[in-house]
Amino acid sequence: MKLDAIDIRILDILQRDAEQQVAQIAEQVGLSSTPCWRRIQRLKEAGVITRQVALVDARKVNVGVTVFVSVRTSVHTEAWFETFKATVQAIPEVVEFYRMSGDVDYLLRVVVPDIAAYDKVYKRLIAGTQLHDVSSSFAMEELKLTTALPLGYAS
Amino acid sequence: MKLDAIDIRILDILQRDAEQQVAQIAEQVGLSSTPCWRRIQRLKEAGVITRQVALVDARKVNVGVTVFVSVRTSVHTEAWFETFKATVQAIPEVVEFYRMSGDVDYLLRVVVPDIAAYDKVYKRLIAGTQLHDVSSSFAMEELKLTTALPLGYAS
DNA sequence: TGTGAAATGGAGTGCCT
DNA sequence: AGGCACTCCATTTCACA
Repeated sequence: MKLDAIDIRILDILQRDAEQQVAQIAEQVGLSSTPCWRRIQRLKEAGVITRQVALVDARKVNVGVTVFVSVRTSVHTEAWFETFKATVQAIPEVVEFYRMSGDVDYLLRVVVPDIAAYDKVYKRLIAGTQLHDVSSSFAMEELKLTTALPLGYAS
Repeated sequence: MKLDAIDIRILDILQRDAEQQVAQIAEQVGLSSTPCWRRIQRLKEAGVITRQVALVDARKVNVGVTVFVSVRTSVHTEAWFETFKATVQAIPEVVEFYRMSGDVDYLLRVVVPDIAAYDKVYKRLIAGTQLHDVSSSFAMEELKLTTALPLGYAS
């Protein structure tokens, strides 16, 4: 889908605050409500906007601790991968999960209340499949965490 | 703030899809619209729900490449940290930024269109402050990425 | 594509239980 | 705390440029 400058401005507004009403957004981008509304619909239909969610304060729901888990494996079969993928995706504490290039095979971001809770997740992780090496790093401070993507490359 | 089982169910619904109307959520949690609406307001006022945002498809805005950047530093002064923090936070391609325990001092998640674009971000990063070691790992596949926090620890 | 007005339907309010 | 009835206003639709 082709995105013009106004679409990008609309996206930028919505990915920071989706509660604003259409008329307010329209004003900011110099449009009246209807065309602005049509553009938003178009962005949703095209899948540029995938969905709209409420962001929850991690500490207020008692998951203030973030752990990054690096996983190395020795097995490299398709069947192993499918099992591992399903195991990890089913763990709600895992909020990010990537297959990586380089010396680490997989990287996970896990959120938990404390180290004891992390240990349970860790055990669930290694119980599912055979892993060669698992290394955990704890985040001491969250300096930036945003769902707003940079829009400067869009076209 | 104390969260009961109904609050948690409401949070769980909203952090997956905030576009549902109050009446629909109310039905799912076995309440009528008004008390459900009041609970949602209370969750917002208490800061449990921080905000509501539109999620954008990274590939559709041309930032389909994710890079994790591990930073080690030799300088450990407060002034250095403040400069570094401000430099990194100002880079829109950096969507996550943590101070870590262990051998890596900082971890960044960066989203860019391609490796060439990453190189520019990398240069911007090292131009800002003195860094001892910067190591980049590319994500080959995004297996899970969610803004929905696990709600099993909330109370 | 954009504008303006009209209709629709959900959010927000007050009051009662 | 929850439910019901009502008001109000933003969203959505429609006719037109």
